[in-house]
Amino acid sequence: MKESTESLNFIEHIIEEDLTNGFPKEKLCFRFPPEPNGYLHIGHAASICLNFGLGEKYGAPVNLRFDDTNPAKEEQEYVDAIKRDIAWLGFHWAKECYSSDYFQQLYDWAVQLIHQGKAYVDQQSSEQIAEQKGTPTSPGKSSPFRDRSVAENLDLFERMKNGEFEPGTYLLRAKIDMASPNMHMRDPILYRIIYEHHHRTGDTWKIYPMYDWAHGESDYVEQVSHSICTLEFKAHRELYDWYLDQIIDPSLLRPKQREFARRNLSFTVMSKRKLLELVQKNVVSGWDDPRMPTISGLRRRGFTPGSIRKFSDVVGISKRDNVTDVSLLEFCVREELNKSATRVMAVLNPVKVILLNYPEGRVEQLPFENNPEDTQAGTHEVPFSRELYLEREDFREEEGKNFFRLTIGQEVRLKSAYIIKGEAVVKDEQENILEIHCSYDPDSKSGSGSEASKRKVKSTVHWVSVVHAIRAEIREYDRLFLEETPDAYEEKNFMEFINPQSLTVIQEAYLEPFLANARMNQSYQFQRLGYFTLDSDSLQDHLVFNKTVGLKDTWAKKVDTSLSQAAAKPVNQAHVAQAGKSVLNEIQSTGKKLTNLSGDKLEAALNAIRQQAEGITYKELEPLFGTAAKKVGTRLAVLVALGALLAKGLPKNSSIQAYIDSCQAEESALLQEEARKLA
RNA sequence: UGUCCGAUGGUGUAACUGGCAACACGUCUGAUUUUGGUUCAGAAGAGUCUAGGUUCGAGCCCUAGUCGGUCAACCA
Repeated sequence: MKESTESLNFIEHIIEEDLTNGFPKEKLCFRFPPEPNGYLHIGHAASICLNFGLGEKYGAPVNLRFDDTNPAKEEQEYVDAIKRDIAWLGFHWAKECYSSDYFQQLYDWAVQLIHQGKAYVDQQSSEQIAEQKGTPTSPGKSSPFRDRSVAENLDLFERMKNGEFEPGTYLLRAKIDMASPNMHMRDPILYRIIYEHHHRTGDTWKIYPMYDWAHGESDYVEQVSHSICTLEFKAHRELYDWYLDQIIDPSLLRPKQREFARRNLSFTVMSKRKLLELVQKNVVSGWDDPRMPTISGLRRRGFTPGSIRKFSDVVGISKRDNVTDVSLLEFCVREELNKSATRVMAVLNPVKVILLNYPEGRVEQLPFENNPEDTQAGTHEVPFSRELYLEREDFREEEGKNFFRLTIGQEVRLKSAYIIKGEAVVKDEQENILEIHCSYDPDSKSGSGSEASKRKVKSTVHWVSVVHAIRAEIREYDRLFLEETPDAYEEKNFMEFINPQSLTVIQEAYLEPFLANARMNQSYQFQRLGYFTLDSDSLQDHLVFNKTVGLKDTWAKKVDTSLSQAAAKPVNQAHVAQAGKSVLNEIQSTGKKLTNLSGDKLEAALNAIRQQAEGITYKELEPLFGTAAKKVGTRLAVLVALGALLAKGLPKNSSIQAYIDSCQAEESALLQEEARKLA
């Protein structure tokens, strides 16, 4: 009953409707049907979470079915990888099925189709067939072999099966409608001859069913109630239903195909073909490279099953094109790891600090909280001594207004240890800092309860004792592409957008000794840096850690924006790329966002509008003078465009003056200002 | 020129039979904090692609447009 108040996605609405129309709940059945020709990626995760999620919600079985109808592309290796990935995500399939399990049944049904005069053997070349097929706007023509006798078809088909013909010479086609507006209905191919070893059926078959013929019928054999696939199969639905009509027993369940939009992630690509290209051209080290959007890549990078499921959940599904921001995925993994990751200290970019007043040779074992989010997590010991490594960025010689960290004269707390103060810097001839000399306050020990220990300092930094530090290789990852949608450009190949700096390797980072016992598949929060996990490349004496994701870093953001103002990207770039959109629409849509911008981005947007105004006439612009007063952004855009036209010599008429006046009377300061310039 | 699908804050999704446009991320404040993390409190940001129509009332229904995507593999 609670369900009725939850918001449902459109697939759930369809199911609920079927249920209220009398479909028995116990007959609900779903399936996830990958082709074993590559590794699963985050896009597949959407489908997996959808189907298995539906199974969990309705208590219905979900089959894992390998769509293995093309032996030229499929391999056992992929079958194994797919099973491992789904299991890792935490889902359990009811039955493990293969389309190839139904090859005999499919063949028998095909023979039945021939008997009914609904299928025929064609023997033209693929070029001839393609030509006869017509185009979406013009009807196709019939094959000269379309009206063979049943007997002849039967004989030919049998001989195709027996391997009497070479690949490419004969085909079995369904006889439907060469003039159908739906290209898929123009006598689609049922069977082709392939001489390849199949990973399960070996060499027993010489003919293989096409996707459309195998898929719906497989759903039917398994009695799948709702066959959910991506939108590009929408046009196949008519054929899916036609094939079902030919063989269905009305006393059995009739599967129903429904489609949802494929998920895209920003700054990556999602097609198997493109991911394969990245692997083959050695842009990445393999399918499980931590930069890949594959499940295995994400796993190796340190993402958890829970974070991926949460992501799928929170993104949801619909039927419109989408590009989900990776920051949402990152949020999901941070949220989980914050609760579960053990806190440790590691210094990635070290600078040596010497505590002048700390006794030489002395070592203290200090307790370090494993996880402040979990009071049960306990502590582990961290060795402290006279010489320490600190992060180079945590020190500046001179104080800055917003720089809270160590400087000469400014105190910081060493996490779980003492408060120290910068005293002097030792440099080489090139002015490089070799070491920092500090003094420590012996009374300020963490947890000692002393007055000094309670003293407030601006910042707390992480550290590692030099003599106790263990060394490790650290791999940090950035987005694989520099462009949000690398494959959205017709005139450019996605490979052009590859980020040459997507991998940063730190050969020698310094870790607290506790990490010598780090375990695989365990996440650690390197204090103040981010979440890290052991990579499979690790050896006994050479640890390798992958950075899963950084901590949210408002400090870095501050530094970044003040530093790289000039790099501000024109905000409307994506829209400019949308060819065909009129310039006026362009200005309007840029304008819509204006009120949401500030600083450089606003300036960039305004400039973009001024530039776009070159492409319009006053006649086009004038109707927009009537824009509602509340649409501040649009009014501003119109005003700016108008300004550009006036600058070019457009004479001011009364309606222009009226518009400027009305803008000056607006509440928006920005609008007033622009209007004043033109008044 | 066809076909089918789609269009809701910057992003991704909600909004039941037509009834106050909601949630999450992101952004910005402030508080807390031995992580510039977390947590907490708050804010800004959307006339729901456009123009008409029906209606007491439209994101939702109707009409016409605009824009985006799908469809012409012996792939799936």
